[in-house]
Amino acid sequence: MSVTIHDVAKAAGVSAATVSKVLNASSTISDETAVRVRGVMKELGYQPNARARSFAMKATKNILFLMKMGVNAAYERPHMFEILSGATSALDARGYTLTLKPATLADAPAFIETAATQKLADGILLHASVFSKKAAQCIEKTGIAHLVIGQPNFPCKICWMDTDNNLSGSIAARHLMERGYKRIAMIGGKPDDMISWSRLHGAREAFEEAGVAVDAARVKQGDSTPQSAGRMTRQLLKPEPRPDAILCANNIIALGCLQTLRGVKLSVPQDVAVMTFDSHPFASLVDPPLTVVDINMFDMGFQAGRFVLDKVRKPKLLVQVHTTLPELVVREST
Amino acid sequence: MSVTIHDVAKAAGVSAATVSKVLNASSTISDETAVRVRGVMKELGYQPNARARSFAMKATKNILFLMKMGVNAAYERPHMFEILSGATSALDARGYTLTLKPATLADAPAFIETAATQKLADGILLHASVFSKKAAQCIEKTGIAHLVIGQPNFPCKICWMDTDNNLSGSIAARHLMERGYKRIAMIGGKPDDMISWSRLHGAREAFEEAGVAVDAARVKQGDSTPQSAGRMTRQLLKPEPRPDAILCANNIIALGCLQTLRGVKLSVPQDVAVMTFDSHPFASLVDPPLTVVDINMFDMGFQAGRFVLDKVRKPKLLVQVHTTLPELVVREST
DNA sequence: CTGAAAGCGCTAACAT
DNA sequence: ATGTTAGCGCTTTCAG
Repeated sequence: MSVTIHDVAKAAGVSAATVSKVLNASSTISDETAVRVRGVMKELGYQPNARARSFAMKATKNILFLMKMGVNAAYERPHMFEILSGATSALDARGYTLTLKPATLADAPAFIETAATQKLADGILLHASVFSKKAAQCIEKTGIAHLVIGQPNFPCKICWMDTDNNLSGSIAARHLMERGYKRIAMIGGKPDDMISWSRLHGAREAFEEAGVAVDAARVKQGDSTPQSAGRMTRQLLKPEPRPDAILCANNIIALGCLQTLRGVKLSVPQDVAVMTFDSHPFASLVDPPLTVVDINMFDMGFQAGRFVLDKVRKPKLLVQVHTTLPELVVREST
Repeated sequence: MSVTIHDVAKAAGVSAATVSKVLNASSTISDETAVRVRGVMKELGYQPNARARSFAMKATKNILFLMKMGVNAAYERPHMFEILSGATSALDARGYTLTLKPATLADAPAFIETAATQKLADGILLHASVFSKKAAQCIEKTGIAHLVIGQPNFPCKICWMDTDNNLSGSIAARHLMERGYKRIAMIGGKPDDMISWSRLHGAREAFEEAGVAVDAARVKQGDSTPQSAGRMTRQLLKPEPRPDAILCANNIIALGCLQTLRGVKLSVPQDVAVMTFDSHPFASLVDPPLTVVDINMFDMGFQAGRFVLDKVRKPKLLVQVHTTLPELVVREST
């Protein structure tokens, strides 16, 4: 059996309550005994039993992270894991742990409920991809401390945070205008890809505000594969005059675009500039390295970690913010 | 206050002990009362308090996962996260949770000790990159159920699992020979990159066994950046006759190689074949898509999850295995 | 087959 | 400033 609080108490000639108090840095303990007790703890190699503590205190010092997880998730959605890293770091720094729970849109609500009633964690962090109206109801009903990472696509009283994709788009637009590009084209992802949509929407607004017209015929939507991006690029190139800059909604689209451009012997950025969003997986590795508007996903996760902790301290807090500013990274494609 | 075991007991007209027994599917309970009690549990919406349970049972149903985590980790080491996904899935399927702990080579031993004495988890999973002799000592001393993911670079009695990189290399070699390539070149990573080393070593052995000589002048070592891979490629191309196949130790090297080949107007695979390992981040997206020997990292993680659970059941088990067979994926670069 | 009783190791009033 | 006393909610002998 390992050494308990009573062993320490006995060895130090005090009561268990006293030991508990020095453990929790209570102010009502004399320096003298505190030092002595701490000495005995060292000597005996005493380590408080985390399970007993969390039971007695009704606090786990643990946060649950709900996200989709499956084969290839780390390759296809590295951002999610970067966010996870950030959140874990933030929690770790404040003495909290993070436990992972694979979830889907369908089973997340049930799990939120379980987490709350079984008191598995002091709070939950969940990615927007597993968040639904039902999940929102569970959160409200149980009153569990929470934060959704990614803006919900319906209005609610739930706490969330997200980066501002509209802003990212406008930053991209401004850069393109500064460089003097006039005939702007865009390639987006699927219609229901909100991120893609917001980025291009933000860009279009910025262009319009500045009086630079974006020809609707130069705005294409594919399905975020290199193949489809290649097709869109070829369509974009046909009518004269061809665009002098193509803004791609994400890395994969940009890759297909770049390959097609190379295939028709157009050089980047001399003949056509290419710009996109995010630094990963390969914006910096392709040839030429791509100019992007990047988001620090680790930082987003880190902030998410701090926000849930704020929520566990102040349950009434309502956080709905755009955070983690996008950042322009100029490389060689513009 | 939420509903406890006593509320259920009272409502069902039995003792708390009985409720506990139906909860744990004890065989000494009559079907009749079991059904009745379960009915009451449903009715009252009873959910056992996980904290109280783990305290009473001295078991957390939780496994700790120690790994390096920092900015860009998800982008630079996606494999680790894919393994994490697999492990989480395996544990989740068996009713265990996975808690993440950011660690370094230096602080891992201390944390292993804490985890064991504070009983934070029933077992630990740790990535080889945070495993050291000191960590091995802590594990042996505390006797905690564990599994190291990745073969330690020193002999020890610790449990580990890994994929067989030598075997991967030999599979690559066999494919290249089958395709009839004769003048084989190789580009490896840094000298201390064991994975790179094993892959190329395994390939070389397979070539030698088959009587295909690999000219030492055609084996280069860089530092796993596209730039260095580019330089190596140019060196490889200079002496006549030039190689007809280049085996790259990883994706990044292959990318640099490919870009350089394109730069000097050599076409792949007509002029030179290129082959590498792993499907990610971009082996399938570049032009031409690369033939690779791939490893299913999710599966590795999944197996790792099962192994630790085996260890928590049978602490004396010694697992040291090469698992998760490499798989040849032929695409267009060979 | 069921229940009473005794903890698991720690914290938190409340006395002193 | 310290100790006493009661639990936290569940499991687990051990009787009956």
